[in-house]
Amino acid sequence: MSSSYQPGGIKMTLENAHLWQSFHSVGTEMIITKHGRRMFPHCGVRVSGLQPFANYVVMLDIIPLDGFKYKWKKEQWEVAGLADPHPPCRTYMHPDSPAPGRHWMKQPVSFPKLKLTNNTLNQHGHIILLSMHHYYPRFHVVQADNPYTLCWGSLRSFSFPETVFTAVTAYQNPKITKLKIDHNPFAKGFREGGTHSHRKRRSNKSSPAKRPKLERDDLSSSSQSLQRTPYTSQLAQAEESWAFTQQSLKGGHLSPSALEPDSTECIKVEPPVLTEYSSSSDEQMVPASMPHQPYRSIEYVVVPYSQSDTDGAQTSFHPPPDSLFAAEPCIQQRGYNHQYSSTADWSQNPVFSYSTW
DNA sequence: TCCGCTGACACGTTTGAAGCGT
DNA sequence: AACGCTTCAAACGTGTCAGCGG
Repeated sequence: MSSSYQPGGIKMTLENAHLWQSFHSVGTEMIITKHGRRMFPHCGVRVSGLQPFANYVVMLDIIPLDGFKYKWKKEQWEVAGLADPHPPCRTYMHPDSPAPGRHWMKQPVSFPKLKLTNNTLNQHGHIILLSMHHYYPRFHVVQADNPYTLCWGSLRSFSFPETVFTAVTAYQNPKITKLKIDHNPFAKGFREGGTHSHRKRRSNKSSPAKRPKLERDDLSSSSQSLQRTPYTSQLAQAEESWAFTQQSLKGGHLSPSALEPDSTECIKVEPPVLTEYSSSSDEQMVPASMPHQPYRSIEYVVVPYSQSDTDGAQTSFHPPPDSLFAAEPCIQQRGYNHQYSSTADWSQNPVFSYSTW
């Protein structure tokens, strides 16, 4: 109902959250290749709170989690130094965009064809990532009749802690390989006999043995027995970043105490740019080509949410450099909600620095 | 020597055109 | 002629592996 519509009422929930959590409990890895590799699990969300007859554009970008690169050593990820300079960040627009709100709300919005690459010269619109770096996807919804007349003031951004992943050119953690083989239909050929040497390389073709599809729900049971290999991070911030995501898993959401800076046994959390900006601007801007800003650790303020927020999620925000904004934490179910108000806000975030529409 | 990256490979899934029947 | 179903091959997507290079 447009009469009851409120810009801040837009909500997103993560699709395939069980699957994401299963991978996250082990330490999600995503393969990146020169020609582009799809994500698995792929990104998908359910959207609500849109105006049914207003047009929206839904987009996704992938943001560095922290300022470090990592290496896989002794069954765990360790910090290997400062992050390499990030290539131009690209924003991937959902192919249905623009579409009316009722279209986005009637079914999950997924990005199965999104591909990741490490080829900075890629011309196919794939999202460019660096191997051995941590990332997380960010979803955006903005009211617009077409991609060039976006109503920036209405833009909302969401991210989900369990979608944090490590970009790799080859799998490091065999647990991830097993999970993917078990649940990705395209990897069925590797299911039998483990992940290694169950078939002869360059052997003659044998008759295909078809197997029944695995149900997605099968993963829930297997995930319970999987424990994520802990970090032995040498740098506190890297631990914090991971602790942030881990904490979200324990109860399915972030707890206020976990984010309380002064609490004993507190995990000092540095959420990955999980911010909300208030919006008072309705000016329209055209996406500008700007160089990607390497991830910076920006001071932020943890805002205790009100008692009325019953879903237990935590929203924190950090101010833009000019501190010219005031924000009310807006809790999204199991997600984080961002809203931008100005070009300056945009410049602090890689969204639209290079778009792939 | 170590470790990350690349391309070839084998195999399963998906897609769409072609053929056929109603 | 239109529609629906089946078949089949090509395209696509996957993880593994060996080799390369920094």
